[in-house]
Amino acid sequence: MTDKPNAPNHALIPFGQHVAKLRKNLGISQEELSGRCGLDRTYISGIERGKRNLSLTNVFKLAKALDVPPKVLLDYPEEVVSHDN
Amino acid sequence: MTDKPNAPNHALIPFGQHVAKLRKNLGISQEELSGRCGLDRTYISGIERGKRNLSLTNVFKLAKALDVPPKVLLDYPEEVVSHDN
DNA sequence: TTGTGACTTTCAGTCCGTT
DNA sequence: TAACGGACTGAAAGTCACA
Repeated sequence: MTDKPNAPNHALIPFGQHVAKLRKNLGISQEELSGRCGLDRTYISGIERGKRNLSLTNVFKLAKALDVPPKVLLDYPEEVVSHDN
Repeated sequence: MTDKPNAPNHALIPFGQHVAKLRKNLGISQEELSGRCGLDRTYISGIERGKRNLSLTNVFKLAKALDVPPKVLLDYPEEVVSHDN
């Protein structure tokens, strides 16, 4: 980890946003997703906010729970989408 | 981690094989790849053999070093390719 | 329904080496 | 050139109480 120690890694934020989007597409809550992939609800929350640098196996679990192939989880524009403007 | 504790995660093996393939496509050694992404030589070796459960940020580093978008690193057939038959 | 800080345990990741 | 092992440090995993 050569990145800033205290800051959440910038690369994790768009990933988390993408996860949140896929989850909402399914119309399920973080808790429902949590149940589906066996990861803690608060852990899911951390992922969606880009606070967690999850490992590959958890990416796979998440992909399965979201019913998409793993590569779809990494298939999003590189830029961070702020709120609107 | 609900997986078997001692066994290397089966899902990591095809991933590692894919990494090795992409690396060889570039015609570079593990050590050269190591230098490009800043990860240890022995760690790269472990990844390619499916022994390592790397984190997302390292997936990104690897993708950059291999000069492919991150999603390509997860874009391979789900089945493990044994040797031939 | 989700965000958050704090916490302990487990393992990611590095560095030394040998085969 | 790569597989593999041991020992070590810091970060991810996983959970909790509470806002």
